[in-house]
Amino acid sequence: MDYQDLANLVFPNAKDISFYEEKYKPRNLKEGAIVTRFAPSPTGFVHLGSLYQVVIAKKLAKQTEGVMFLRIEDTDQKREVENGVIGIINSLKDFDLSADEGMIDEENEIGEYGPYKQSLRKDIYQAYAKYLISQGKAYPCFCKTEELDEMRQKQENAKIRPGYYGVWAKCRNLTVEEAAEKIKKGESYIIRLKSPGNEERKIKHHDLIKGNVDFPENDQDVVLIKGDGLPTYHFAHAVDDHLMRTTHVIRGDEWLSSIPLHLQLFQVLGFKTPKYAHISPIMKEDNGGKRKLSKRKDPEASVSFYTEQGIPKEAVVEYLLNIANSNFESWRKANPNASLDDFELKIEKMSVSGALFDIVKILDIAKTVISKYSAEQIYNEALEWAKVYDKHLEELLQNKNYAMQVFGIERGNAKPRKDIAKWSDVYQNISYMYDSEFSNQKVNYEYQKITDKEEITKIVNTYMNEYYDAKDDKQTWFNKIKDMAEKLGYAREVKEWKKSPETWPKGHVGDISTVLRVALTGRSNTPDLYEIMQVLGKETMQKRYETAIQAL
RNA sequence: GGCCCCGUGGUCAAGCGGUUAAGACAUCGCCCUUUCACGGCGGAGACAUGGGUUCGAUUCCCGUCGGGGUCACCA
Repeated sequence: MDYQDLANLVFPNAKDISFYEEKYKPRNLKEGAIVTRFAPSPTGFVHLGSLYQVVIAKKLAKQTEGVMFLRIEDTDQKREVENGVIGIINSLKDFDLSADEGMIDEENEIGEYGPYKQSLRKDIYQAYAKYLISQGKAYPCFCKTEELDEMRQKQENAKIRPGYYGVWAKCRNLTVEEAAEKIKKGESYIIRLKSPGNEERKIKHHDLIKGNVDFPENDQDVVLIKGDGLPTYHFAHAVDDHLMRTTHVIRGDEWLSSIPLHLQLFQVLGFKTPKYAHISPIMKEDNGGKRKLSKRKDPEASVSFYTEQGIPKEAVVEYLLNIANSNFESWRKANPNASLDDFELKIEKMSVSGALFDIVKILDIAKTVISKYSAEQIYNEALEWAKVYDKHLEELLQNKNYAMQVFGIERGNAKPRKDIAKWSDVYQNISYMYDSEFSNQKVNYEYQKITDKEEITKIVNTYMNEYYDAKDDKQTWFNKIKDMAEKLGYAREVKEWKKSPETWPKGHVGDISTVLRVALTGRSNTPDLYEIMQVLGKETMQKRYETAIQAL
């Protein structure tokens, strides 16, 4: 009996690997095209760090005319979550980062290199495992979990390196006959790699991000196929990324330390190794220290946070690009309106250390992004957001014409406002422009410098009766306010007043404007008063001024 | 604990043996301005630490300290 017999005994039905090598031909892409992937477990949850990887992966693929595919790594049934795949797909879609091939919903997929769901690739992994057994490079292991635990305990007590290797790898030295007999007896087993490595030797690895890194060789006889017949991550990675013709593996740097194993697996299987780029995680400040953004503790760790808050997807992507390549910012400054596709991402320029997540920065980017939107874009996006997260706002926005006027205030000019960072800010931002809201809000009129009730009444009435004219353009509108200021005994110009405040003890135009602004909107800080008056219209103005006076 | 990675202002970061050590966000002040926002100008603020190597180290080497990752039939 030889290795081949053993292999046949273990996987009697597995195909020869030549079948798969033939079936999944090298991709016909242009020279230098990058084939990469996003390979999450189907938990439905997409971490900001994963999105970061996707941004990089997708960008690299796109700019080299390559492919970015989505592979679902569901080899651990314990982690399975219902509708986990669709959750991931939708999250990618939310950020315009959908994969070029792979799963497109729970059941279906596109692309020639599938199945893209690992649980459906069982026979493929087994074929390669069988191949390794037949070569004497892998073997069945009959050790029980308890034995393994006991062994680890012993190793720990003796302060020696834990693991299944060297003399500790009991089943490694079983003869083919012994193994065959155990199998025939019905003993349960798993498949392990017969590692050719030696701890004393070093291997060199060049990582696209981390640079040159030396490791001791792997000498652990790691598990390839688990008791349930499914592969471990490591084995699946080697088989899948070979067969799917991945050129670049872009993943979190928690994988860096498995590089010796992965390289060994590729070597043992006779595969060409892909290039690796290990991305540093996005961290968070946690009393003085740094830690990875945590799914449990930090709401901002989940990408759904951004969609829920209504932070525009471009802002999130820009922020991520910003962390990835620091020259992004200067590129953006030079090309304020260019498409993100025009930015060339350089993987070598990525930072080796993990960045601390900065919500303030992302919000700043969001403000800038939104400030470039037209009123219509704002309307559309805010409405879309409101439809799912804020029914009340959705109702308010039903009158598109009016909403467009509101959003149009101080927009579209050279210095657009930057006061909306996320769609969840919108209500707060515009509610006073709606009578239905304004009349229900408890308004606290703060007139600032002018406090005398009669004076306030006088200013408001004089303005409405003698000066206001809806047909005025902005310049005449403001001139009239100045005229009125003068007539009422205030300084016409703030500058003049500043030069000699004693000449105008009552104050200046600004103080009058404040009265008109506060009485009208209930707020002391608003965008341009003229535009607000234009949008509100005379009738509403009259009504609001009356209530303001009554409230004195 | 073993192995591996990292360490420039509060944060993200340029820098590649000789620099007044960029820039962005945040912060402070001034200007612009009818308020706010925007914008403009300016300020404060950094090479973790100790040894080498060198004419010269933020930059190269070693140690220390600090942070992170990894050591599963999880990915």
